[in-house]
Amino acid sequence: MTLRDDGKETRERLLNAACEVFAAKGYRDATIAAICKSAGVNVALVNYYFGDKAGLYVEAWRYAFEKKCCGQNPLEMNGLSPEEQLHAYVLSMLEHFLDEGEQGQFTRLYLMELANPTGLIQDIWHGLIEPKRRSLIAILCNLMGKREVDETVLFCELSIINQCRSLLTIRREDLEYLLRQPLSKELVHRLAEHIARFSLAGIRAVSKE
Amino acid sequence: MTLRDDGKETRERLLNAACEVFAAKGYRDATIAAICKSAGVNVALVNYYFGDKAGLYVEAWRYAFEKKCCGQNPLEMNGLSPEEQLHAYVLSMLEHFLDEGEQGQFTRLYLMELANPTGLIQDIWHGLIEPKRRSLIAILCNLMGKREVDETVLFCELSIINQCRSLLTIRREDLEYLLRQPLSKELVHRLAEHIARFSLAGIRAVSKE
Amino acid sequence: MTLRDDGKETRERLLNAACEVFAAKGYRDATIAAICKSAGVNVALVNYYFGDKAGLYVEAWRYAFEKKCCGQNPLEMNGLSPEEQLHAYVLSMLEHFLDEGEQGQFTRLYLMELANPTGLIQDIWHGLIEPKRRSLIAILCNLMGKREVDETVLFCELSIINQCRSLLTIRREDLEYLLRQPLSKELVHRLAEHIARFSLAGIRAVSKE
Amino acid sequence: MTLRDDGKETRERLLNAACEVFAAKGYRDATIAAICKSAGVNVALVNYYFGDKAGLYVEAWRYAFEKKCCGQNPLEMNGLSPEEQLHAYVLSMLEHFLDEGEQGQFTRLYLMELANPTGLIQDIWHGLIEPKRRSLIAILCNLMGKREVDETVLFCELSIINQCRSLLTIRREDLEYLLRQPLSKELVHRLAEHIARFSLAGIRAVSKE
DNA sequence: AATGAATGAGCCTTCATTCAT
DNA sequence: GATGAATGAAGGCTCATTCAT
Repeated sequence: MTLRDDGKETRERLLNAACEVFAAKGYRDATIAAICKSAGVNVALVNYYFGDKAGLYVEAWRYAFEKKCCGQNPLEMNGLSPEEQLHAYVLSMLEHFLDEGEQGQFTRLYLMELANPTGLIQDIWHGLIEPKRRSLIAILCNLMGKREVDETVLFCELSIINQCRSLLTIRREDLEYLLRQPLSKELVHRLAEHIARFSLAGIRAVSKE
Repeated sequence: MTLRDDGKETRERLLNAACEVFAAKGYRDATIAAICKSAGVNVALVNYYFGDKAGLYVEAWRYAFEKKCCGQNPLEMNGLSPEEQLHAYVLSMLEHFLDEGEQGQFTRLYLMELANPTGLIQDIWHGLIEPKRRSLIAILCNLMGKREVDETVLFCELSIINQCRSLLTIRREDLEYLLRQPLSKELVHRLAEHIARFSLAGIRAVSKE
Repeated sequence: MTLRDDGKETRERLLNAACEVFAAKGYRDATIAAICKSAGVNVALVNYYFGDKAGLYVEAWRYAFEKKCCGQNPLEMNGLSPEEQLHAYVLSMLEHFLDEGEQGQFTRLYLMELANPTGLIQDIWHGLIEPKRRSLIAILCNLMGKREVDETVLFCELSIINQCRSLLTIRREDLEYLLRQPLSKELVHRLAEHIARFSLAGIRAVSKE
Repeated sequence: MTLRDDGKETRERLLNAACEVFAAKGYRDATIAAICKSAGVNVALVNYYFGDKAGLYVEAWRYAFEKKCCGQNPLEMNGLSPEEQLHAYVLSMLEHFLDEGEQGQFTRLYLMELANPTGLIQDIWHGLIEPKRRSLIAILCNLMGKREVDETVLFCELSIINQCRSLLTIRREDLEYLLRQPLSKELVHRLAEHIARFSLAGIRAVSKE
C-alpha cells in the first residue's frame, strides 16, 4: 500500500481526486478524507503538498483550469461576421454542458464556485472571466455600433450570459423536465442557435433608439 | 417556566425560525442549534416535531410557500396587452430581488434551493413552479400566435426565466461589478424593461419562420 | 455509562478535572480528551458547557480561584506591626507550596500560567494580583517611611515577591537538591522567616539615603 | 545538488538551528520541521543523527553549553572585595537579560528550560550550575565569616539567585508593568545595584546571631 | 409537550516519525 | 550521508441526533 514514487505522480493523483470531489460536492461538502481516499493517499499529504484544504482547492482549480480548460482552442473567430461570432460564442459556452469527462470537470468546478463562492480563487477567476467578457463585449459593441460601453451594452451582455449560465447551473433533470425531452448534443445545438437568434434580435431592438 | 400550549405555537415558532435561518444560510450551513436558538426552543423539538433536519426543512418550505408566497396576489393582468403582460411578468420576478422583509423570505429560501438543490422538496417545488410557468407560457403562445406548445415556445420560456433567474442567483456584489453601478430600485426597473424589450424582439424573431 | 443528572454536577466534575489536568500539565499540554476522561464525560460536553478549550480554562480558573483560593482568610493583619505584617505576608505566600490537596491546586494552576502565560485570564489575573500587590506595597511604604511609590519601593517589592515566586516555580526536587534536605513544613517556616529577616534588612538598607 | 561532506557540517547546522528554535519557542513548541527548515536540511536527518526530538534537544543543549556558554570569561574577580564580588555576580546574571545576540542564545535556552523543565538534561544542567553556585557560595561564606556551608548560607544563596532568576523568567512586558517604566540598560544596572545592596544588608542581618 | 443533558461520528489540522532510494 | 515521500496518531472543534425526565 505504501507507494514511493517521486511525488509528482502522487501530487497529481491528489489534484485529480480533488478536482473530481470538489466538482461533485463543492468546497464545503468535499472532505479531505474523501479526496485522499479517492487518491489512495494519506490525509496528511494534503498538508504536505498544499498546506491545507483551501490550498488544495486553489491548486486544484489552477490545475483544472490549465489542464482542462485553457487547452481549448481559444475560439477562432477570424473572418466571422459579428452575428456568426455571437453564435460561436454561445455555442462554446453551452458545449461544455454535456461533457461528463475530463473536459467537463472544470466546468463543474466552475459552476460549484459560481453557486457557492469560496472567495479563494479571486485571481484565477478574474484571469479566466475577464478575457471572455471582453471578447463578448467587443462583439456586442460591434453589433450595436457603439464605441463606448454603456448601460445598454452591459444589459445585453447580462441577457446573453445569463441565458447560458442558467443552463449550466440548472440540474439536468430539471432542464429535461422543462424542455420535455432528454438532453442530447442536438438539443444543445438547437438551444445555442435559439439563444443566438433570440439575442441578436434583442440586441438590435434595444440598440436602436 | 415551561410553556404548555397545545404545541401549535411552538411548532410555528420553530417553522418561522427555520425559514429565516435556512433562507439566510442555506440548508447545509444552517444548524439546528441556530434555528432552535432563534426560535427560543429546545433542540430536541426538531426531532419531536419533524423527525430530523431534512423534515424540518421540508415543512419550513411548505410553510413558507403557503404563508408567504401563495397569498401574494396572482398578478392582475386582466386588460393588459400581451406585451404589457410580459413586462409585468418580468418585473414581478425581479422585484423580489430587493425585498428584504417577510415577503422576501420565501424568495431567499427559494433562491437558496436554486443555488444548492437539496432534492428534498421536489413536490412543493413543482407545485410552485407550474402555475407561474403556465401563465408565462400562455403569454408566449399569445405573442407567438401558437396554439400548441412547441420547442420554440419552451426555448423562449427558458430564455426569459433564465435572464431573470440568474439575476436572482448572482451575488449582489458581482452584479454591481458587472453593471458598474450600485443596485437600486431604479436599476431593477430599467433592467426589467430591458429584459422585456430584449425578449419581445427575440420572441418575434424566432417565431416567424 | 450514561449519566443524566441535572448537569450542575457534571459541569462541576468537568471543572474539577480541568483544574487537575491544567494544573498538572499546563494549558497547552492538557488535552480535552484527558480532562473529559478524567471527568468521565464525553468530549463534546466541553463545547456544550464552555464553548471550547479556552473557555473551559477560563472557567476552571475562576472556579479554582473562588473555591480554592478566595475562601482563604484574607490575611488578618490588624494590630500587627509592619515587620510582623511582612513576615505574615511571606509566610502566606510560601505556605501553599507544600499543599498538594485542593488548596494547592489553585497554586499549581497559577504557577503554570506564570510559566506559560496563555493570555486568557487577564481579568481574573489582575483581580487576583492587584489587591495582594497593593497590600504588600502598603507595608513597604510603611516600613520605608514613604508616602509616594517610587522606584526604590518597586525594587523592594520585586525583591520580595521574587524570592517567594522562585520558590514556588522551582521543581521540588531541585529545591531539595539546593537546600540539601527534604522539604518539610518546618523548612518552609524557616525559609519564610529567613526571607522576612533578610528582606527587612534589605529594605532598610536601600531606603536610607 | 546533494552536499556530501563528512556530515560534521550538516550535523552542526542542525544543532545551531535547534538551539535557535528551541531557545525561541521552548521544547514543546519547537517543531522538527521548523528546525530543519531553518537548518536547510531534511527532517529525516534528525532521526539519523540524534534518534529523535529529545535526542536533538539534549545534543543542542550540550552544544550550546560548550560553545556559547563555557567560553565566556569566568568572571574576573581577582582583587575585588567580597562586596564588589557580590555586585559583579549579580550584574553578570542580569546582563544576559537584554542580550539578544549569539551570546544570549544559550541564556534563552536556559531560561526556557527553567520555565518548562523537560527533565531531559539533568546532567548538563548540574554541570552547568555547580561551578557558578560554588563561586557564589564562596563569596557568601566570605561575607558571612563562615567556614562551613550551613542552612543560613544556602538560604542566602537562594535569596540572591531567586531575585535574579525571577527577573530572567518574567515576561518583559510584565516586568515593565510592575516597574512602571520601559526596560533599558540603565534600569538593569540600577536593578543589579539594588539587588546587591539589598542582599548585602540581608546577608549581614541573618548572619549575625 | 418540552427540556437539558449527553453522545458519537466526522472533519481539518499538526507533527514526530519512518520508508525507500 | 542525505533526501523527499509517506504515514499514523493524535488534538480541537462542530453538529445532528438521542436519552431521560
